Amino acid sequence: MSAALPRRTQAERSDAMRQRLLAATLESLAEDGYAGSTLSSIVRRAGVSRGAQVHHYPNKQALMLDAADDLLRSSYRTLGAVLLSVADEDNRLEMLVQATWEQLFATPLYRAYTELLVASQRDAVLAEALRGMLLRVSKVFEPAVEHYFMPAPGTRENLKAVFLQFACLLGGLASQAHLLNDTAHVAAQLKLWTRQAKLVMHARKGVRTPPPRPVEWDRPVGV
Amino acid sequence: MSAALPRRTQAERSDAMRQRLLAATLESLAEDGYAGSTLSSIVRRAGVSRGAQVHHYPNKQALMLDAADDLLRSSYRTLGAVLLSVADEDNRLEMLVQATWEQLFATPLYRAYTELLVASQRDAVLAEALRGMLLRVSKVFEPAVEHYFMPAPGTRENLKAVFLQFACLLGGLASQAHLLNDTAHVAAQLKLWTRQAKLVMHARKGVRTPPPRPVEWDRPVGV
DNA sequence: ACATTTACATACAGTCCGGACTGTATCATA
DNA sequence: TATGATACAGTCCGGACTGTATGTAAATGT
Repeated sequence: MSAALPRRTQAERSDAMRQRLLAATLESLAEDGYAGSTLSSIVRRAGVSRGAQVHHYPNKQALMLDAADDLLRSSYRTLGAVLLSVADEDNRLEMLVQATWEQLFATPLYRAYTELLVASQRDAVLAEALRGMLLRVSKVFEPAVEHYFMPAPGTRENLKAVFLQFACLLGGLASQAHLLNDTAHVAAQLKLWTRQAKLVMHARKGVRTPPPRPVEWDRPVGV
Repeated sequence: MSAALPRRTQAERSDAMRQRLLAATLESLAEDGYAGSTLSSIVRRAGVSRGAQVHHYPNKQALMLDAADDLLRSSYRTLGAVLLSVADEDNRLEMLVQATWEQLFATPLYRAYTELLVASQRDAVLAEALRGMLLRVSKVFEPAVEHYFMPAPGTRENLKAVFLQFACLLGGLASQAHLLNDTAHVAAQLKLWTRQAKLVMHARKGVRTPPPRPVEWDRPVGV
């Protein structure tokens, strides 16, 4: 009720407001879809006024672009946590597969990403933004792959391609998961891919250090 | 202008009109997305009046459901043609992979499917319809798999699961293809999967007959 | 302390969508 | 050919959404 926080700097107010708007936007994307994520519904969900939104984001596209950036950045953090969590695991690949699915793809955040991805098919600006963000994610993920895994002896398979395959597989799986009434299919697919991947790659022994992590990621991007 | 076809039975008129509407709907889904596929735009694209649409489809959902049915039926026909085209090929798997990608997933029709799939996340009726249709497609595809391929000697991999993986992979690939400015990635992924699949399955020798094909498919579904 | 900028709030204008509603032409049938 | 059913055409209306314009409070700089 009363002014519990009477003194707040402008930057604090702006950041807090932007954060509420972005969180509400991603929630709305996951629940109501891209077209269903109307500005009115977003500000209602965020519990702020229409004017606040229009002050920070001049139009819908600007809000969506920032939400996409926030989404990718957040996903990157989750991915980093996942990668760290398998640092000294014995059955590293299984853990990585399972954790990636549970914490990255089988989440509302990925549903939001799907909405943005589909929308980007008709929004060149959004597509370009997603492209750049994915590029940055892969720039982090690929060294981590090399850090943790190596081609199986006698094989020359490209590990990055194998993990890109994994990403596509998980994406396709997540997109159709709501149609499968049997969740066992998903588990079976994860196991199947794990089995195949083990034919071409091995976990490096004794790796307990985290993979390289560029510090500039967590900085906001200038627009 | 003049009555070139002065005598048309009611059923003919209805079928022709419905066909124009469905074709326009699928085009619109692929080009403008689900939310962008407004009834006005669809009838404009089909070159028919608003009243014609409302006569045949009482509301938007009914039109979309019928369009989904038409889409799946059409995809089935394409799939059947693809399966036939690899009947007596030597490198059957490569051909199947390539043809499936080119004729099924890298098409506007699949983009339309993606739109319906995403929309079905928030439309239980549409989801149920898609579920049933996919079930019918798989009921045809799976015998074809068994008809053409067999597990590699010494392996006990589930071929249906491997092809389901293929479908998920292609789906994920198609969804993000517009973000990749390098089409070589797609080709590399197709080759990668082919290589992996060959580890667990072989093409049956001497199979020149087409796979079993249930006749009831091409019949319209009663609503 | 005061002017100025920033942050937020409210009201409004223009557009568009989906469904309903009414009217007209074509077909089926007896 | 008369009569009812079917196919199609055009229009209107309530609601919703986006962008804008204007007003107020809070924070900042001098």
